[in-house]
Amino acid sequence: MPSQERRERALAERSALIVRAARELAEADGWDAVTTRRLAEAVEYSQPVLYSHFKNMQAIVTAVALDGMAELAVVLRSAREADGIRGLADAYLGYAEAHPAVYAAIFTRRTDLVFGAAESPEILKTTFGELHAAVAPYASGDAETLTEVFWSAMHGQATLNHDRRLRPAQRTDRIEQLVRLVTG
Amino acid sequence: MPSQERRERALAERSALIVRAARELAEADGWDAVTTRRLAEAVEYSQPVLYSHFKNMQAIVTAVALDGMAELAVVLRSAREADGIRGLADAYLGYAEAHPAVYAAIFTRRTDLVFGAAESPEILKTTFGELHAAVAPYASGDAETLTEVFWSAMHGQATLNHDRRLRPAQRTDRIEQLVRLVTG
DNA sequence: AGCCGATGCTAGCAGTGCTAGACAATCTAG
DNA sequence: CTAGATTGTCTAGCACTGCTAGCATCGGCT
Repeated sequence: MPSQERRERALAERSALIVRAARELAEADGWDAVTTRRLAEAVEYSQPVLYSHFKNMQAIVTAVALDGMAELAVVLRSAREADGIRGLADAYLGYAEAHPAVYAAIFTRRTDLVFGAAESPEILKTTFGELHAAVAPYASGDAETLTEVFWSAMHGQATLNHDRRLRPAQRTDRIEQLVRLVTG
Repeated sequence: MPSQERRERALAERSALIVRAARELAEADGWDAVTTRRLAEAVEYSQPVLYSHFKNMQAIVTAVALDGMAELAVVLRSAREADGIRGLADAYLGYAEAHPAVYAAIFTRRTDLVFGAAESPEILKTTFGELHAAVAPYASGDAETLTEVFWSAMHGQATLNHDRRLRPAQRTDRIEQLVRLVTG
């Protein structure tokens, strides 16, 4: 019965549509604007349809986060291969700035994502691995911990940039200073 | 007419009561649990009373944030005077961990606080001044920017710690590594 | 004493996430 | 080709949110 497959394909496609719509809505008007009603309207279905695809609203945010994480991993990888840690830092903060809602979904909104554990999605480890690869050459002792320190430092700049709590004009200076601190 | 003064004193006291209750509720059950109804019940008044003291819920969060900011400034000052930048970093992350809701009110929740501008509350500048004083001795170039980099790095650790996205066991190692990066 | 403004209440609005239950469309089987 | 079961989708509604209009009541002032 190939009809079953067709139905499943249609469902998967609509799931993707929902995630895409959520992401676009969030980037356009912020996550507060992503309500079940508005999201349902965007995909031209009624609200309950969302719940046949996702357990709840948080699960939709998580889906956006996972998509974004994969995107970020690719961006970081090519930046690192081209420009080492300096390129990676620039790419990381560039991504956070270009896709603030996605970045928030990944790192600042409450999700059910579990970091740094066995059951973490593979993609989380991949992304962390990119950071690790960029930092490792400059680590004298524990490279894992230095990676966490470096990641935290970039994350801090990303969020404080976004909330307008740092001077915008010094943005690149801050990246440069951070990279210099790590590379010595 | 001294009755006016008495009334004003009573009002100010109740404002403080509301802020205190909001903080306690937030620390106990998280900011999501701080609703107007619950908060009103905690201070034993009806919801509309809150609005005669504060413009809206956000203003209450801001009040908690300003209180916390003053507290944090004091903590940072004595830690810095005793132990320099190492003591300050430890105190900063200690405060974020001991008072997560207050820290969130100050730095991660949307407030109407404006950082780094002329109209910023004096206390924000005071706190930033503490960081600056701790960092300045180790700055070769622009100390302001290095302060922002250092602050961001600590803020990143604070938030990622809180969201359980860093390995708990390495907490002190991360602080130590960060301080070493700055002090060279 | 009587007015009158300040104060705090009840009730209600529009919006939220989420769900129950009715209905329609589709597939399966005789 | 039709009857029945299954699947899909919708309307309506619940309990909650922040916030406000409008009424009662209580206090101080003349």
